[in-house]
Amino acid sequence: MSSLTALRSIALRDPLTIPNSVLYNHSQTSLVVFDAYPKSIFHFLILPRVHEPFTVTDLTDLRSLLRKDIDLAKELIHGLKIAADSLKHDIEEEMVKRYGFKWEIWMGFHGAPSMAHLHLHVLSADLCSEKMKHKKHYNSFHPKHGFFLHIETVLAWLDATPTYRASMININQATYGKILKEPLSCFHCSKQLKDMPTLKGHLQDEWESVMKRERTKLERKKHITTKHEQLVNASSTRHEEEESKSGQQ
Amino acid sequence: MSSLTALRSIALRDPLTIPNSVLYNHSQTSLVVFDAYPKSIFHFLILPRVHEPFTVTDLTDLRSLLRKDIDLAKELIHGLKIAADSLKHDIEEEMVKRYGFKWEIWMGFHGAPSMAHLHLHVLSADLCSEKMKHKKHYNSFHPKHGFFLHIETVLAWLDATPTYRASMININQATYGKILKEPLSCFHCSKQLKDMPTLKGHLQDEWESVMKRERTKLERKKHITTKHEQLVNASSTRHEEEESKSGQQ
DNA sequence: TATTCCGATAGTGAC
DNA sequence: GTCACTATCGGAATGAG
Repeated sequence: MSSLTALRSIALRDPLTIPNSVLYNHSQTSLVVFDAYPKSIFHFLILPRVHEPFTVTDLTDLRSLLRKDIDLAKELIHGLKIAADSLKHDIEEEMVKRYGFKWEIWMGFHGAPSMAHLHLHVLSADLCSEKMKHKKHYNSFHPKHGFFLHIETVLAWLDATPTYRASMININQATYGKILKEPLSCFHCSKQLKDMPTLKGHLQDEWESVMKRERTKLERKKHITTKHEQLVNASSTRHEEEESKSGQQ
Repeated sequence: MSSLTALRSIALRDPLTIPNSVLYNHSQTSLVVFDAYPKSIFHFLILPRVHEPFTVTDLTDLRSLLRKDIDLAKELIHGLKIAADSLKHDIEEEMVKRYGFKWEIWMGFHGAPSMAHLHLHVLSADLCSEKMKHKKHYNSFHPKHGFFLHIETVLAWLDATPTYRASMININQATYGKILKEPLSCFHCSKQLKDMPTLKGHLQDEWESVMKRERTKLERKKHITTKHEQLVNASSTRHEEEESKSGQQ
């Protein structure tokens, strides 16, 4: 059972009393906080605020939420997704500011969270961070292992038949536990890595090659733009020449 | 298989070229060396020197020695025991010098040594040492677990029937491996200890209570001796008095 | 699957 | 079962009010 209460206590606080180092922004229905131990360059959590008809225990995790009422659950998760989409926009703006390009952003829940209070992870698809220390950290965010439940997947469950939904929501701890112990494989290229230091080195290499690729794209674009500008300029110069010629006529 | 060769190379060297920090003493047939990682206050190794009819590989371990010839093996091990008994005498002298009393000394072979070249461990029965770090270290010297083969036990095997001898000598690696993973239990009082730091603390306590007990014994002895001396003195004084009296007569 | 601390466990490499 | 180094694995405590 989830029992650690740091997120729950954040969710219960008056947002105005939460320091900016913790809270990114908030609405009537949700809080966006900086993950205290970011596992990617960008990593936030979106927490539902506690308000009727939900009690704080209804919001412990996906299972407790689904036990409440399916339609209310759908509405709440859709609300989180709206906040996440807005956050995604902000992150992309910051990506361009800092790096000159955007890259993928993942949104999802952990299949077996440790901390009480539903939290939607929103993080950039690089998994490059000092705080990424253990195999279980990495595997919990691997986009294809099944521990990280992409929000679209969860929304699909909510719209599926009750039987299918129940079977997916009730995947047990043991099943999730096994995923966390799977061998380390790169989420970019599926290469197997022998241990965390090796994996982290490899992820850094992959990330640097993404950057190089994007920078090359930018250069090409700039080059094309320049060519285009030259053409435009040349053409307008010709026009000017023609105009001046015609003016001389 | 034993394959590390530090001891083998020592056994093959001219003893006169081995530094005093390594070699304690030697004879025609054996070397006594300080264990480089002593697991007790006193800890030595006795190595057979390589001489006919043995080759260096005959002397790899008990099993290779026994494959050679049973009577030659007995002779060789008896030779090691003679060196060990002499060493024991030296250690006891040093115990008295340093601590004022003697305590038990163990002599034996490891059932599954890692290093090539037969080596008889001779060590004081305290197992108090900084170098005692791991469970396998401790269990390899526990006097009742069966990994530490007391020399008297081995000599008894040599005098037993060939079938019994073979069964004892051929106890396999897996069996010995299990012994090294047994729970930690104090060799003094059989108490189970949860981990190495706890065990080491307990062994230190046991060792300190041994010291206290022995010191108390010494005090009592000294006291008795003093009483005795007083009696002797008193008596001799009386004699002197009597003598002087008689002299005065 | 919150982190952190501690210790046990496992693999390697040494020459 | 040589050591030393690195990394993984495994349990326990943790905070807040």
